[in-house]
Amino acid sequence: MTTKPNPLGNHLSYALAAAHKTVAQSLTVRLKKHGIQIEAWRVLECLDAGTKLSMGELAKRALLNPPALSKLVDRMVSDGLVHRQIATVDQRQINLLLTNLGRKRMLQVRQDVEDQDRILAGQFNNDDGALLIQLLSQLS
Amino acid sequence: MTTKPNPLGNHLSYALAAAHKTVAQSLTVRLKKHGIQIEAWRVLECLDAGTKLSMGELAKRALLNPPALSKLVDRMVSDGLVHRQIATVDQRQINLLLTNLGRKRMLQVRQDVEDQDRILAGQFNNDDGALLIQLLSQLS
DNA sequence: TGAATTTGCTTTCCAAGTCAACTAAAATCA
DNA sequence: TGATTTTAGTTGACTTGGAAAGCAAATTCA
Repeated sequence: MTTKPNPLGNHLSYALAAAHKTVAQSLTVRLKKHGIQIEAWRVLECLDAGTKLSMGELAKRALLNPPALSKLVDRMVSDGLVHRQIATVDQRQINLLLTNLGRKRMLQVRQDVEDQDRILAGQFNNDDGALLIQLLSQLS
Repeated sequence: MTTKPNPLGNHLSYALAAAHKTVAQSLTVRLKKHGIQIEAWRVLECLDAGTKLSMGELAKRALLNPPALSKLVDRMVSDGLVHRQIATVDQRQINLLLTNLGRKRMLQVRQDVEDQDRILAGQFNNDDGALLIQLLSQLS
């Protein structure tokens, strides 16, 4: 419950940055014990949901620019979480796939993320948490 | 109005990251023509509001870690926007002050930021924009 | 068909952030 | 008072991210 009486607070961009920073920091702490980064978690989740995602599609969903994704995937490959597979239809495309370890790690991490989500939702009255998500999605 | 039908959308951390990315990107574009960074703008605004802010206090308000602020201030000093002044009470503390150029720049940038704020607010019904800010501030 | 353009992804180079170590001033206290 | 601890800020080594260039496969079209 830190006080933040500064005039920037009325700017949406500031309020967003502040909230994002707080949430991302605490999530980072949680994920640290799995040796994983928030962005890597998003990649794992996306791969679990959609089958055979290309790098381009994945970049959009995981909120990363192509070069950032490319480098992240390099690291995840060497960590044995995912592997690249050249698409058959289009030889330029890469289909990224979870390894068994990747899927296992994803399931473990998901627990922690859901814990955090519950804690965050608990900070709001009624279903203001859902309302917040709904409002946020109008911006993206 | 991009569709985003992925299951991550229900996670608050994801919704926040997505919204933050969108808003920060468009703000970055706006600020580029002033040759300034979002974080630098926050610093300028903080300095305008509070008189004689120390680095520590400023770091909190501008949402930066001390080392990041220190380096940002180095750049802002060489751009002639701010200057450091050793505090008299405590010789370890630095009071950061706006230069005339810094104040001028801040006022120019403020216009653009407020334009963007109006546009963002316009994307919501009634005063859902204010509601969003209010909900976000519960997280910080 | 084959030259030109577009597309998908990666690489390179540089800017910026983090963590941990460091310096120096202030505060504590024996 | 003088030794010890705490606090404020910076620095350095390392990691990560972004813009633009690069490469190769696919597409366009003359």
